[in-house]
Amino acid sequence: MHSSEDTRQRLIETAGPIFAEKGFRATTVREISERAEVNLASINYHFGDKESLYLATVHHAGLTCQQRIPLPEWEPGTPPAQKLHGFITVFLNRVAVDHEPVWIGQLITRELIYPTRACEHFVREFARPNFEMLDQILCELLGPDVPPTKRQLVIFSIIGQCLHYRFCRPVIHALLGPEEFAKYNVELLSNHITAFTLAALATLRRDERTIEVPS
Amino acid sequence: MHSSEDTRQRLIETAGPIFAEKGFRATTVREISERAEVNLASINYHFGDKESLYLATVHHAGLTCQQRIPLPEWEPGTPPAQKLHGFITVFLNRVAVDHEPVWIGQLITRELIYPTRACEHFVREFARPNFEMLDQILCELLGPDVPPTKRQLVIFSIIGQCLHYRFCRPVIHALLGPEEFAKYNVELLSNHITAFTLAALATLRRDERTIEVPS
DNA sequence: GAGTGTATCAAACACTTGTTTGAAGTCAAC
DNA sequence: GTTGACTTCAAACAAGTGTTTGATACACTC
Repeated sequence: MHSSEDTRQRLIETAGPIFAEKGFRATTVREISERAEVNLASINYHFGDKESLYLATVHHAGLTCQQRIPLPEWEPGTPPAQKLHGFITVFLNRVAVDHEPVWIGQLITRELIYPTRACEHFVREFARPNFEMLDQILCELLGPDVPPTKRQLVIFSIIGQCLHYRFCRPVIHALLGPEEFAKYNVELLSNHITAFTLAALATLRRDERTIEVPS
Repeated sequence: MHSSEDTRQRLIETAGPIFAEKGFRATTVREISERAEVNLASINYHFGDKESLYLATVHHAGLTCQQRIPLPEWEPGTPPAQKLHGFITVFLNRVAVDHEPVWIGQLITRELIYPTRACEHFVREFARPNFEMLDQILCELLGPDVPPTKRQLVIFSIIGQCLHYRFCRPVIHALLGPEEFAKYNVELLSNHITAFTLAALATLRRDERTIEVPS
């Protein structure tokens, strides 16, 4: 007889990759219990039902993600451009590229696109902190005069660029071919997205000023 | 007795929204046949099996999308910045926002993220033409000296910004609240993404030149 | 060592799934 | 009117689904 916690943990870590690959619906409790080498009834015994196991798995994914790749903390006085680069690198590592364990990023993005009942918890614990950290960085970059609506659009432009390499990974692979695709590591993408964004902000900030203080 | 083509068409148009909302696996042939008001066996009779109906639905979605919102054609001499704005507007209308009929964009993006056997056809007929049109516009915008790898990254930055409003729609809604979210129409998004991209390209082009022709 | 709470196990259960079947209906051609 | 090809229909089928059950095995307490 094993401890209850052992079996729970083994079920979660076995179910994670399967849920991430196939989604909740297409995953069967039989496959999970066989791969975890536990009895079929264990899932219901320890979690109640399949959905509760799924929610526990998503929760575990979020926690593990934040532990393994924490949001950076900066010394006071760190230039905001450097902060932006740090944030984008962390974000790409977290969800956009295949960081070990692979399934965590996959499961999180699955929840992003087709939210289940885990959604509220997810926005609160995951999306919102990222959103606000980016907003803070943009405040420093753009100054206080830029309206919040504009900052929001810029935030989504940044996140959108990062997530694209997760969502459309199969299509990108098909478009570029395997050898070109292999070059796309975190560093390359992070440098590009940071440079692209900073370049855009530089021009936007200049335009913003010319609008506010016309010639 | 109805004509064979009538029933086929009705099945496709009924199945489309359901597949788009729930995905292939979670959609049942019983729901489709009931909503289409045809007999349960009709799906197998007319399409062979459920998967063939799905493939036909995806195919129909792609065709409808290209017919209703065709890629723009421009007079010779049209400034590339204007082309870029036109392209982004079309792309947002096609997949990113809820253009009627809603399910077409949803189904297409579903296929983008979790490609099924319809994927190859999809890249060839849909993704590749968009990719090459954007590449052409960027050639005009950036000049011939910018390496293809750089153009690819810019393309993905543009597409990523657009698709984000489709993929992360629920999260964006949760982050902003309904009243702020309601402001996000195609025009606003298209203007922002175009301005953001052109601003970035302006700076990148300048840097590219300074690197190539140092002081 | 009997008793107790807990975890595991094989088997069965109730239900849903996609698919098949054979009869019945429908329309056009002859 | 009969034939024949095509379509629809209700019913059944076989396989797979999540869940429940009652028995069994284990570790610990008294």
